[in-house]
Amino acid sequence: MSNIDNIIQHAEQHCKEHGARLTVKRKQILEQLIQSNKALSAYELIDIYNEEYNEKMPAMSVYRILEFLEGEYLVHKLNLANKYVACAHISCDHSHGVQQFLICGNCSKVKEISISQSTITELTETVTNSGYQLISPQIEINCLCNDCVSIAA
Amino acid sequence: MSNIDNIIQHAEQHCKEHGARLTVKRKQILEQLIQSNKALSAYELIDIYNEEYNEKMPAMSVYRILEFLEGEYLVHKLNLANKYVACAHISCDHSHGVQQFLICGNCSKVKEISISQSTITELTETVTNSGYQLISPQIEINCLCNDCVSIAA
DNA sequence: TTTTAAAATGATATGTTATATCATATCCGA
DNA sequence: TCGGATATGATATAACATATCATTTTAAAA
Repeated sequence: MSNIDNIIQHAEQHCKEHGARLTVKRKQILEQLIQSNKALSAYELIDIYNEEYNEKMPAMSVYRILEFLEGEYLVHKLNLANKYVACAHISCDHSHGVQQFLICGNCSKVKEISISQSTITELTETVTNSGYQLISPQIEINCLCNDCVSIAA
Repeated sequence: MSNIDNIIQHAEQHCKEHGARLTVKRKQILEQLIQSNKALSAYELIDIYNEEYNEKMPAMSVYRILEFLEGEYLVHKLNLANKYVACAHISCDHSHGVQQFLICGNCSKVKEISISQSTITELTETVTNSGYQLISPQIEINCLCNDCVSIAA
């Protein structure tokens, strides 16, 4: 079984466990995101989907499907880039505490990283001391991946 | 002299020093941003401007003006919110090393904070070890300000 | 198995953010 | 005051996103 099939199977299992429906379209969109291996805008996703399945997916549908997938923690929205990326931890025990994303500003490759607990704690304290409350501690950082740095150099 | 006038004077001085032109429109837009005391979208800024000066500022002009002000470090673009905020340090010695912003998701109030050098260093190392390069270490965090938390509660 | 209500998707319109491009106006040094 | 550089205006359109109502599909009750 391919790695992608394996991930999809985990996603199906994950949804089944609490009665969420991973419908055909939702699965197809998730597959496209996993296969692309980078962050895609909703409209890029539509183009890829339409090309692959020779259809005309309405923008509204993709946004709804992305919203569903986000709710299931299978996809993350990257607000910095206005793009969407498959969760890197669908197949493993994913606890989804604090997420940090490095986004390549050139090729949209995304890495989901972990920042040490001490850093998170310090950040949270700084925020609290500044009179704010963290809502979602999702941190997104605009970077260049090493590949794109090499090409630019 | 009002505090705003004082800030504007610093901005003029700052531009003068390296031959940048803080024209009337640019100054007016900067003033509006400072007065509002929060992050505004380009179109919100246009509405406020048009109301104040009874004009019809084209969107294109505002975007160009914002681009100029960003280049002068007088305004920051908050990519998470697609909004623009006046730099909090126009009047002081502002070195503009690393910037961190807390953005209230409800009222758009923004606080420019400082994270300790050790945290920044650790973050930079984590990024480098992950195969990415930090471009601009501007960090933006979606929060709620305490005022909005109180109201919601 | 048929009915029915909920959930998902489609279709259409429109709102919001941003940029491309060419024309016109303003500024400032030669 | 001429002429090029800089700034702004006007118009069109791209890119991202949501509101709303219609239709289809699903799954469970009757």
